[in-house]
Amino acid sequence: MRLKRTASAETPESAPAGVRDERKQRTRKALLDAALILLDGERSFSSLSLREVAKVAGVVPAAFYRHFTGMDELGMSLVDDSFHTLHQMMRGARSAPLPPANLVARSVETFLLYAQAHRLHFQFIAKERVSGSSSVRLAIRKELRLWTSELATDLAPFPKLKGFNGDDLRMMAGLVVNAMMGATELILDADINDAAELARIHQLAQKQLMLIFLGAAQWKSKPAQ
Amino acid sequence: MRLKRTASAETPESAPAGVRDERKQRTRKALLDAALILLDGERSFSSLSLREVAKVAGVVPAAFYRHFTGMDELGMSLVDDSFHTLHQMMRGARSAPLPPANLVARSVETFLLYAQAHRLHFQFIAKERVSGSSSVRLAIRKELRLWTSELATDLAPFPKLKGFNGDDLRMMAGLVVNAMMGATELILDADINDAAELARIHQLAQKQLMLIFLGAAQWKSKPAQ
DNA sequence: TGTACATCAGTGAACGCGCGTTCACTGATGTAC
DNA sequence: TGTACATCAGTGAACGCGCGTTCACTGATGTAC
Repeated sequence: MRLKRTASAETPESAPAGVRDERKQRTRKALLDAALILLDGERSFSSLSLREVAKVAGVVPAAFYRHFTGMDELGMSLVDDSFHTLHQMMRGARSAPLPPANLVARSVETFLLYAQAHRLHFQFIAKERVSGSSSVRLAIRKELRLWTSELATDLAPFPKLKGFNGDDLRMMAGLVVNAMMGATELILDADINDAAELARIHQLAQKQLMLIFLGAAQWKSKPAQ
Repeated sequence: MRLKRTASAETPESAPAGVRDERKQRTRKALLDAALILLDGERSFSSLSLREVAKVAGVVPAAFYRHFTGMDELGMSLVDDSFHTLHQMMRGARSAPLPPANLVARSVETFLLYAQAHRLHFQFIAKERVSGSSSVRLAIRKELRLWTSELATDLAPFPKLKGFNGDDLRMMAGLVVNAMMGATELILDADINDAAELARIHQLAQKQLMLIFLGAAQWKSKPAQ
């Protein structure tokens, strides 16, 4: 048996990749995008059919199997892509930290604008977090826990949060994540052109986070743990 | 045309209702219960088929139409039933108020135990809140807004919350509702027999609410509004 | 470079299946008198 | 109370349809020499 391709062609970032591979990746992306587009509006992922997705991607149903074993595997890929997007944002925020003035309000603003810009991915996360198939749902929960932990780590150095032990920091981070996901759901449901409504939601989320941080400044973790 | 029945037979609480009506109500309930049972686990409402529901209810598919015009109408009925359950609890809590000591912690406990006891209804709300059909989703959002407003009204008299105007009280109530829904989702996903895990979630939710109330005691609404 | 062969993404037809909905029906229950 | 008729919840068969999956295939791209 001969080698399919040179070793380096396997890893796209290090080789010309070839016409065939490039086309294959394009079709794969068309399938993922098709699913996200069908999810926009009131559909849920579990109600999408493989044939629908293939049709919107402009490909025959059987071609789907060249890329995924079934809809569930496609769903897992969407989870990866969606959280890749989220982690990118977190990394960006960490490498170019905001000035401390209005830090909370500006962080909320940054996050919600990002959610609006990546509407389809965030919509997918919000929906499938609670109603997806077991594997997709568990993958999303795992990522959200990871995100909560990262947030807790980022919060730890703040002088006003000296009163927290590790467990309680994660408790607080969970509250923040819940509040942000809640605001994200409102944003995703709002009319995209209703600037006043969007501003109202941003303000609501900012106040909720400020309320949390106001409480946090008073918090004293039990010294025992 | 003759009258179908005596006038009083229309309203079940005031009349013997008749054998036929009673059986019809029993079948209707069997259909609603069948949907809730099928939803337990990883199914989502929009992935249920009318035939499946009819089968679990022990009835032929065509009989479904004697009770609902389609799955969406059945979904709306589930929304009504689920929130009826929730409002009952709120009314109970209001008529037999807890003593002020550990008020927050005890309220969380009461709520989460209620959610565990009405597992299927709360699961339905949690799932369809984000991923249901348009009408079901909007009905759930409306009920959650109503619940938030009621909670804001209940919170208003507390001396420590003097610093709040009406808008900010709803903002805080929204944060509380978000946190409770988050904890409910964890509870619904947890193994029902894992007492330690359930206790851990209860404790987490209690701390989150105490953090919110700690912040609330410091809050000053802008006097302008 | 040119040639002969291998690979494989995408095609198009076919399959059996469960779906929502319709229909004429049955027979127990309800009502008028 | 008894009878004759009306109502209507539930039945069972039928329909056309989109579903997931399989299969042998095609033809452009890739590889060996």
